[in-house]
Amino acid sequence: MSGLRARQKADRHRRIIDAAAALFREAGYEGAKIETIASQAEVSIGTIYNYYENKGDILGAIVSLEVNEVLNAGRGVVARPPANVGDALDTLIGIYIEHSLHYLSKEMWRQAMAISTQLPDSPFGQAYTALDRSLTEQIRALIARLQEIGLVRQDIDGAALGELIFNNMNMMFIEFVKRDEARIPELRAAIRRQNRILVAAIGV
Amino acid sequence: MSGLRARQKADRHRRIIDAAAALFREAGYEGAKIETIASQAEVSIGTIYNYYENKGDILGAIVSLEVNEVLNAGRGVVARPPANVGDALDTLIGIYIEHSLHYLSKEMWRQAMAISTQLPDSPFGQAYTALDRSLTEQIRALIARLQEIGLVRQDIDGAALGELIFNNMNMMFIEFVKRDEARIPELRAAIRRQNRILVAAIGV
DNA sequence: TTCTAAAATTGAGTCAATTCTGTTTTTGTG
DNA sequence: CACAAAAACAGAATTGACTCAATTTTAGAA
Repeated sequence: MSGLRARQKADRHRRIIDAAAALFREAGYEGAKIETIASQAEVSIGTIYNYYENKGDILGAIVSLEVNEVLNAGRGVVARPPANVGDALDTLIGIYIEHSLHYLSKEMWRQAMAISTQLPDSPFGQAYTALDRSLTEQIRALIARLQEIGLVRQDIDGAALGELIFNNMNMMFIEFVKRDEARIPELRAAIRRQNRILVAAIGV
Repeated sequence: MSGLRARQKADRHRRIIDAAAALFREAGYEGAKIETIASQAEVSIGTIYNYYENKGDILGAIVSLEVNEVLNAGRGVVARPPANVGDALDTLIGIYIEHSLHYLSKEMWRQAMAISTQLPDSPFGQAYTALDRSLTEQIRALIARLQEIGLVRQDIDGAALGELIFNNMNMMFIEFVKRDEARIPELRAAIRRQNRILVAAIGV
């Protein structure tokens, strides 16, 4: 159909997200009042709550956009990984990390992470968990690819290894967004150092 | 010294923590109103905010008690670890996990974790990060001990390895508290499976 | 075109954390 | 034993996320 109603709906969704994204960046998540988002988006407070269950869900929609972009960028690495286990991991993780602050500030990440553990059953909580799983899957896929190529031993438990690498990276990223003064190069170096132990263990 | 004022202060701290701990368990963190905590503790709302910066800090004080107990229990394992790398790690991690739900419900953990990423600079945020660091340190200490005994290769980067193991465990624990139906034995088994990769890599 | 049910919108009202401003209590000094 | 300054307390007022009952808009059948 794509009737008037559907078009208006899509349009309002976009207006709300645009207004919220701008405000979150400007004033921070806490600083952005729903009332202000509503007036910027030219809808009422009630309408916002008709579209999103709560303030966190609005942030969630923005986070999803970002992570999906990152997942997309990662596909290229999985398809054609560098011919060296350490570099392959570093390249994929590098893509995740370098993209991470493109649309989202550290404060927005902190809030998003907090909400996803606070309300794991809310729409956003579930979506966030699913995104984490997708990232884990992608790391697993990279390992499987490296096993195919013959760079990683066949007898390695790829599923467990993928989780281990993702979990470590994710935790490091959490600590990274918690400290405003933390810098990306140091984060990447620390993760490389940790992965070196694994790389030594799994290479042919 | 130890004047009236100091004694009253300590007493009020205790009353507030006791009241809050009981209420958090009973009604959940969200369900516990500051007003109720105040009346249970026989102080006013204002006094609570004189003692704690916000509701999260009250929970934080309770979490600290719990984690310090866990750290204490862990010391025994570090001092006399099982004579096998896999078992040693499993025993230490087992202590952490088995203790974890003693005083705190999953919901309380979720809130505590959320607050610590949301407000990393609040008193509790900093305390929580310090507790994580202490746990990481303890795992590192175990590894160092195993290196001494000769169960772990000397050329292993113990610092990086400790972080890797802690980060993975912590992330698994986060996912565990996010799902009410998740069970401790499965959690431990999953972590063992992940650590197996490492154990194979670092044993002599 | 008209009419009705369903869907969407609205914003004043509710609720609970946090703040703020006086008041009371404690301490130490003359 | 006063008394003044400092510390702690009290609870009313503020604030901002979220709810809900009333109103408006759309879809589509007659």
